[in-house]
Amino acid sequence: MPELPEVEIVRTGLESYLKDQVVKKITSFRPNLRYPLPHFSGLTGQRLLTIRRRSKYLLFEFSGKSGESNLLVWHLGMTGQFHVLPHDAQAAAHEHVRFDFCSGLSLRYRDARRFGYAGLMPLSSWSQHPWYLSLGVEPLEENFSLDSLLGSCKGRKAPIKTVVMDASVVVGVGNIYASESLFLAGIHPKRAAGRISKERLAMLVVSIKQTLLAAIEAGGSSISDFVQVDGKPGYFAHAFNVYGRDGQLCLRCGSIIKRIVQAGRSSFYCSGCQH
DNA sequence: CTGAAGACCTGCCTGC
DNA sequence: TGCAGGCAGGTCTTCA
Repeated sequence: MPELPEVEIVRTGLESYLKDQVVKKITSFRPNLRYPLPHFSGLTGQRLLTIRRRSKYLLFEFSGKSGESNLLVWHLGMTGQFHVLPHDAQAAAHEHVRFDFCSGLSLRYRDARRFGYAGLMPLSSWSQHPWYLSLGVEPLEENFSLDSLLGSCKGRKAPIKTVVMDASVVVGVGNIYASESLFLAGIHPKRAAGRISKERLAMLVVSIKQTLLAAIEAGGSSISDFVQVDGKPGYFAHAFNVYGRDGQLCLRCGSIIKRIVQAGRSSFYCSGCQH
């Protein structure tokens, strides 16, 4: 479901409803998602201080007990959703965890495919955690730049699409926004990363930042099951130039949009604009 | 080391 | 109508 813009939309939505709320009870309805779920009982009585984001991880910081905050780290996988509802709202299909807050609000986690996962740790452990250590730069920060991308592409024969989706290079760029960014930069998804000029890589850096920011502005992309925490859809899908448009005409040059498979994922590109 | 392919899961859409 | 096959926003493991 979610790439960086969708996770960011979820983060701001959750924070607006749940910041400073105190946990009454957390219940999990199964022992695991992708990995075993942590034991949530220690969070009872703690206050939710902030919700941050790193890559596609949501980071819930709770007040803790003995001075140090607890960090709940949550990845939505492909189909994970958080919804804020009243306590007495009925559980939907595939609801796996519920957080009841003292205010009467209830945070529900639903995930049909169960590719999502979560971990609970002292705040200070996060920066040593394997999930954290494997992450590359944030695309919307200044350290994602021509220099950083140039360094990651140098000598690599892998197609640029898979390099851009590699979270150890730059985080948060998933299958949709990789295709959309490459379209804006005019680069063919199969082009070997190490054989793209500096000028064109500079375009790509700008395109990635623009694409992600525009998607956040639009409230994320709703293809089939992304919804915001209040159940409203995102609208960026209406602005796709290539994703899901194979067989249709390019809005810029009129050529046919094509679909190919790379590393097991669909890539969409304009046969006229991208080379 | 690199890159490709398979695996994890369920639901939905298409075509026969 | 029913059913098989393909496809889906992510990431980890395995294999060549």
